[in-house]
Amino acid sequence: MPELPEVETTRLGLLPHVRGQRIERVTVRERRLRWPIPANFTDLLQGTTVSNIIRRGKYLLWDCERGSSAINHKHEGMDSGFMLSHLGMSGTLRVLSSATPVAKHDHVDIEFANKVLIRFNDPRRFGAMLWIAGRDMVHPLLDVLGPEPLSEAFTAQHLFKASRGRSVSIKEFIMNGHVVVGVGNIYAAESLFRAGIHPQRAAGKTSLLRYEKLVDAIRETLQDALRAGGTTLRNYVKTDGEQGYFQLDAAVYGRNGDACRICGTPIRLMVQGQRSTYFCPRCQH
DNA sequence: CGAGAGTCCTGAAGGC
DNA sequence: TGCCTTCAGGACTCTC
Repeated sequence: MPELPEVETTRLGLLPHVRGQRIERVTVRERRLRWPIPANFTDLLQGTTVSNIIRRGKYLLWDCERGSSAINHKHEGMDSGFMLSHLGMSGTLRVLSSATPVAKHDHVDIEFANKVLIRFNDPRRFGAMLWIAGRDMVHPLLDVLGPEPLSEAFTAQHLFKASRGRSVSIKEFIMNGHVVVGVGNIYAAESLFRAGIHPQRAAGKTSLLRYEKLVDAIRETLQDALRAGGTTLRNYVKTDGEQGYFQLDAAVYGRNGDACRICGTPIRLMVQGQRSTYFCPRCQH
């Protein structure tokens, strides 16, 4: 269940192994992900050099450059572009060595000139691997995204203005990627608790002052998780991606019936927008 | 346009 | 022990 901190940690774990490396071979065993992997995906990627990996929300954008000399005739006419990957619910991208045996749900392999193997495993297949042609990173999935929560563009003013006239609950509002990216179910609940805001409060009737608290809370919550994720980076090559949420010490998530750490009131569970929400009925208004 | 439900998928967990 | 049902969850896509 990767959210922004997990995706960013994945990016940082991958980067030193693939940056500046040429893709020698791509193997697709299962194309049926969130959307089908394009038929020419293998040809598009092979022979390119990954110059960087950029994160946008929970998407990773692999900058794949193709030299103009067109040494490989098979790929003549093909251009540079970005490989877009998303981990979905259950996806992992691991750094392995070439000969690692294939396991269940190992859908895609990307092998580099330095013998590094990046392997995408995704049991639930909610993840994605797509291609964005050209140098401009223009894609319908990216064009609609809200600001990065850790950027200066993410402000209380932005949330306040975007929420006017909206009747959705504040929790569903901040989980909407068009409003702000990277805030999933767990971090939404944790952030609202930290800000003292009831998850059912109407987004459109939430004051600027509350949004100021919420912006701070989201930043702090994500940064705490990123810090915890940093500790898993050291042995990233060995990790199987199952380390979960960095042993995040959740204040409310998954703690239904347990005592609130602030006031002792039992944490409550409810369903909002087909998602479970945990909150403290006394601390959050 | 916004709100709300539906959809994809597998593995884990719960009931009997 | 084992089968069956339910649920979880990101985020697009559909319907109204």
